[in-house]
Amino acid sequence: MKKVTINSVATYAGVSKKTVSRVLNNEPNVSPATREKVLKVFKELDYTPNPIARGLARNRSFIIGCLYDNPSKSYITRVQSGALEACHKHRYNLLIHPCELRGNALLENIEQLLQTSRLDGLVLTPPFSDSKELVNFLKRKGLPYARVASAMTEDESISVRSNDEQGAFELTEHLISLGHTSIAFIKGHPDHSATELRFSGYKKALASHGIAFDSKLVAEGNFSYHSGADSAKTILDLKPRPTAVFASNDYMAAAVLKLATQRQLKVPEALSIAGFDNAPIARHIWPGLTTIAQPVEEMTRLAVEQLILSITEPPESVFQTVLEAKLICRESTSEVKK
Amino acid sequence: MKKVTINSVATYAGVSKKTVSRVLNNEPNVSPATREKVLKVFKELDYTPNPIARGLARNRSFIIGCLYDNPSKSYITRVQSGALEACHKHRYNLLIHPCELRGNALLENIEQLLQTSRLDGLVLTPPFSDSKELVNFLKRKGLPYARVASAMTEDESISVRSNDEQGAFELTEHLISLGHTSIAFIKGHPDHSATELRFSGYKKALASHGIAFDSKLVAEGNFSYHSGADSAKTILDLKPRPTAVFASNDYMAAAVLKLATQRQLKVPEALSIAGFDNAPIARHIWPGLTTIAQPVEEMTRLAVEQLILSITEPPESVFQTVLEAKLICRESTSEVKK
DNA sequence: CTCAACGCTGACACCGGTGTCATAATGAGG
DNA sequence: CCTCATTATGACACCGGTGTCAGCGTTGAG
Repeated sequence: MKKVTINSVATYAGVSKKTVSRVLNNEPNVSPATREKVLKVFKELDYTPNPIARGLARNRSFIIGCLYDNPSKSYITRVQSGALEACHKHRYNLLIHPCELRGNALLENIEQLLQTSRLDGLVLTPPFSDSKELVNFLKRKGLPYARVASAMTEDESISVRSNDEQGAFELTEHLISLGHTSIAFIKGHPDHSATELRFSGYKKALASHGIAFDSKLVAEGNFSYHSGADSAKTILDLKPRPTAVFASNDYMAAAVLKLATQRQLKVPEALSIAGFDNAPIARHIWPGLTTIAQPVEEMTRLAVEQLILSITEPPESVFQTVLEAKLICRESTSEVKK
Repeated sequence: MKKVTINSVATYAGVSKKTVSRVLNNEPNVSPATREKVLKVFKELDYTPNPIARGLARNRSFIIGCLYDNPSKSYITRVQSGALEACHKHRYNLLIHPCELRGNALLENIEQLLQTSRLDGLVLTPPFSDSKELVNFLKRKGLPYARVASAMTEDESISVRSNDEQGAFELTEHLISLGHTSIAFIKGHPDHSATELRFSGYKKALASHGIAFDSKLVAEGNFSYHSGADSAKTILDLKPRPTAVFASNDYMAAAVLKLATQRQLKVPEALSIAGFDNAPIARHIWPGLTTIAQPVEEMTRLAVEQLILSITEPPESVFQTVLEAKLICRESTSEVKK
């Protein structure tokens, strides 16, 4: 099976390679007859252009990079899935690049990534989407990027996020409506802007229902299951024990549930537990976790799609999109026992 | 910041670009003095070769593709992690490509992947690593590939797997040693070769301890949580109810645990449950799941590493590696109640 | 009828590297 | 001292596309 290049097509069709190129790229100024002829030869020879050669000539790689540092596998997978959908739609490919936000080697690491891969653009997921340092670096490099799930508004680049504060507000209101007034809260990782938003939604809901905020009910987590387990211990040891726990994500909520179960504490009868994200684990355990579902795939898909468009077209106007989060009620929350 | 190309380096160093190229690739026949000089200019100008141009000249992309179709996010993430490690070590990048094994569009899909990305090689994870059709297709195309976690031995290509049968044998023996004689089994997805291996390990362990195999105790799953939930229903409705359940992966085991808990069936007192894979969920739930841990990252890392080496060097001799699986005991299994 | 404008096409350089080969310089052997 | 093998180097074509520009035949306005 010998290679079919643009030259063979040109020879076979009896035109110049430039004309073939024009047909390939749907450029104007090709007569319908010629276009037909070339297209027919494409089929006959089963020709597909070499993206590498094309990339060299156009200084493009047709590859988008995806940066993440996130303990949640399901989150990562959802991000990848959304990004891939957008990439494939535009005949781009996706290169994944997990790395650590902390660690002074970040910029060197990214630098090397850019050199070995010549990405056309980069999708930043939390916590990278909140890193000013990184964003400025990319701006200096002139590399297009899009931010997912970031609340950083100073940077007017492509950004798609969901309404974390509103989600947290609704979830807290849900608990309040069930009669809870002593609701513990486990915060997420301080590097993620969602952490403050969710916390803020929690506080605002308390305030709007006249419940005093109590900092003793707040534990510092970092989105990992492990940190949730630590926080759970602190919270369940409180006297009096809160009647509900709102963890900033489902993994930490699962950790609370595990400890409660170990301690023979009935959930939700003796303790209501709520999470955030609607991760798979939320429905894989008993009782299932009441949580907030975010359209992660959709967010990433939109971000990548806008990113790809911005690469080819001048970024006339940039949209900062905010999608809705949705409350999902399962068995882990119930009315407070009188 | 203007571009630094091989030409600028050559001019600046006062040598030809071919000599620069030689230094770049560590080729012989460059005098130490010249080499020094060129290397110094590399530093001074902060030069890095353009992988796309290099790729065009050498007909290489320095990209490895990773194919998967697996419901387990944690498995996918582990696979990616191992693959990335090997890629980065050799300055390759990783392109992910989830797709469906079923669906007649598979080969077309792969074909298009190859055309839009010009991969240098492909890592196949289950169930693709077991697909003869795909393997033959890749052979025809002349695309190097490596198989992960496949028991298909007819194909003598690079393959790294863990000892599924041995793992299942040990896990079953563990249950038997706890006094269980009525052990239900939930099978995995029929497309995965691991499914038969784990089943076989289970049967061999029964046989070696003189316990009669009972096909009524076997349920058909497909590795998904959902299929585990269905199987759980079947098994827990059996009369007499088995005293232990061995699910072919942790998600299905978690589903059994969920149903048991819902039915107020104490685990492990009234029912022992064991899984396979040591997925995160195995330790995120209570009681934690007794399971078999496989070195998934290591398997993939080895596979990709061999794959990359085989691309540059003629594949003198191909290794089929088998790594050990390890029993991990948690709280979900205990002595059978007399 | 003339000439500018336009549509279509191909020649050619170029993207940034690598492969092939010729040539000059050096050193060993007779 | 001459011959031949060996090392060091560069000229040049090439990988497979795209951008620029010039040339040519048509067309339409004046």
